[in-house]
Amino acid sequence: MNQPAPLDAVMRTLADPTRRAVFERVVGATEITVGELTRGSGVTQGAISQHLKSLKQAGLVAERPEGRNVYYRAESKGLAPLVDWMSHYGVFWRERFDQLHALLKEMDP
Amino acid sequence: MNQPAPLDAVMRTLADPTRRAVFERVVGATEITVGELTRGSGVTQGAISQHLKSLKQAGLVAERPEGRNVYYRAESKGLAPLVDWMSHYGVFWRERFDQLHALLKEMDP
DNA sequence: CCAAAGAATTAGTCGACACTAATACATTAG
DNA sequence: CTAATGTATTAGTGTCGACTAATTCTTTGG
Repeated sequence: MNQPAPLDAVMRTLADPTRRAVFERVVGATEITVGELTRGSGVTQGAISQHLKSLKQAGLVAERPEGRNVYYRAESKGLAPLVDWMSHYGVFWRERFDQLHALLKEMDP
Repeated sequence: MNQPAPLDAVMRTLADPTRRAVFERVVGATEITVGELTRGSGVTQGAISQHLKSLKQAGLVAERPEGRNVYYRAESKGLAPLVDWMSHYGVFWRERFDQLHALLKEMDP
């Protein structure tokens, strides 16, 4: 009766503006460290770490530790639950999403 | 520096599972009353009214009062901010969303 | 006209969570 | 080795919001 639960995590995680901004910066960069993300974020390094933890648990980002730095990158399929949900409840976009999905299935082996 | 604000409202509104479920039921039905939505929702009529208020303010639903009933329906362009955001930050889906956007522009006069 | 039904609003409660400050842990530089 | 740097974690605080119970308002049925 419910969606996979992943959707819940994705929605809840992206609902917070600060955390969404972090995600957007991660997406914008190929790879980015916690320190860089902290700069100009307006919040503490600890807060950024916590947000990254949430994003990771939601499957939206992945990490690559290197020395004393940790590089974060966007998880390519992280938004899939959201895409799936929109394909079901997108109203107005639904038929078009369905067409898109069919199209993507062909394009993606 | 920020996204249109509407995105914030849409995200925050759809983040709550109960409210999202309400939205899904509204989408599923052509039109539906508060009473029907309350039935089987697990929460009070007052709570449903509050959720509908949020959904309305986020531009996700519209109302049509008729007698002592109020019929709610999905607002077709309500999810547009979310679609736009995903077209920017959808990673992996981005190119495909861009194609979709171009496609929609043609289809929609 | 009165009672009942449908919906919105209010005040109040409780839990979730975003944040800070402080600390702990690991790694690199000198 | 020692100090400094980068990140994660912890406890504690304050705010926000989801919910209920109760009330109000409107409309309809008898």
